[in-house]
Amino acid sequence: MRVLLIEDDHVLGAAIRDHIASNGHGVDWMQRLDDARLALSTMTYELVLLDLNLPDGRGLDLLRELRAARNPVPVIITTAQDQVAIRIEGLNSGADDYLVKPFDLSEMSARLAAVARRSSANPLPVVTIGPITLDLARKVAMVDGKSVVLTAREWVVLQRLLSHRGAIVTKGDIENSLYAFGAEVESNAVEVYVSRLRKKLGRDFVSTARGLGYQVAT
Amino acid sequence: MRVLLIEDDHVLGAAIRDHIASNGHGVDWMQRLDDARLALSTMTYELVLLDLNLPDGRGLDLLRELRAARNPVPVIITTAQDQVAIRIEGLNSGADDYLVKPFDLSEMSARLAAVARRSSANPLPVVTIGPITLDLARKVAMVDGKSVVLTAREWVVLQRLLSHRGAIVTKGDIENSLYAFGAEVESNAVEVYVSRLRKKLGRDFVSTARGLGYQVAT
DNA sequence: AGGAAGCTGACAGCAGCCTGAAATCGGACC
DNA sequence: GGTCCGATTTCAGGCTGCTGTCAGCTTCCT
Repeated sequence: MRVLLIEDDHVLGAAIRDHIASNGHGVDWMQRLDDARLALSTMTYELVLLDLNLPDGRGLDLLRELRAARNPVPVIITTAQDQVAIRIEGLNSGADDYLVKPFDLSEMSARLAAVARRSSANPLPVVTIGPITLDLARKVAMVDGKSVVLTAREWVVLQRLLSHRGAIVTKGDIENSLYAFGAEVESNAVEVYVSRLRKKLGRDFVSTARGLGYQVAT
Repeated sequence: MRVLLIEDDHVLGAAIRDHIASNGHGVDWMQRLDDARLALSTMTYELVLLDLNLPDGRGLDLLRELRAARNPVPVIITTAQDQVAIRIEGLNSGADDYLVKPFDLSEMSARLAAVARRSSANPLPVVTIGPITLDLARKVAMVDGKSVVLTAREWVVLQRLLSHRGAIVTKGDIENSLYAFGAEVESNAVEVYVSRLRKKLGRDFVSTARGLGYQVAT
């Protein structure tokens, strides 16, 4: 896997580069946004690790440019602890995940692997459960051959449940997927969405484990 | 996982407690250091979330006491935005991580999970005992290849028994896992749950050590 | 045998969940 | 900006089955 690292701090940058390289991946390390732009327009990367505090421009701009150009490369952003607002903005601008500085290098590796796996290795399969067919990539659902329209939030809940198919997923987990890093929701939103999914996909699609969470049968 | 939350702010405390609980963990919420001390000397926690701005003494003292007593329980401290010095002092005093107020609840969850994972190192294995398979993380149980549904409380008891597999676990221990500190139960609830587990998982799964407690064979 | 400890079926109560409906949000379009 | 409309979030009332309790029984030990 080839990773583009955009980080202006020399010490941290070198540490990250060495750590990723030691995991057997190729790393291009850019310290300025313009260099990164050039690299991105020349090469194809499977993952971008982007520091949002760069000296020569806002890293967010680069992210937005990528998404505006329909470049789907997975991007993980890094910010300082107290920059919650920037983090949220980053996720809304199309980042796939984030890391808060200072972070563990091993934790970073785990995130990298997770994001890469999520976006490339598994190209979101078509799932069939009884009479239900779900095309996660194309966001198309069918029940008994009839097309059913799901909303954005409903897909999020569904994806969370299916990514742990057979396991019991807690409401907190689902909530975290729904409201990644923005304002907290203080109501039974998850219950409502489960209810909607059941109405659309069938009552037995999701089972409730009282006090534990929800589960989609294997 | 059982978490001790030490936070004097009523609103924030309640919000944190509910959020952790919604992820399926047990939470004891103390608002004063003395209560927290008592709880820590009585129960075993897998994680402590400690506010450093408490009215009746410095939270740092509690942290130092814990480390002086060689208590390795992971501690995450929370401080206000501008208390950089205190934060550093906290980390030097043995804190595992810190959160800057105000923080996102979902971010807190992520930190909790990260710290807990880092310090436990064994991410809830799949246990096999004879014909029984228990997936603690996914909360899925099988007996002779057939799926068995366990309730929330039953998992708690099971987890307690398995975390000391081969050893004899006292009823008091199990009771402490089941019920929050202070909320005592006056009945044979533990016996009832052992009975229910036996009915679902098989009679010989748990053996009774009269006058001592219960035991799961190695 | 007698007593202490443990087991388990039954059941009321209530925490947790469901869901229809109302309020609010947010994007599209003029 | 203003208006519309569907999506999202909140709320409240109703329902369900988990939970704690107890009583009567069994098992173990002296």
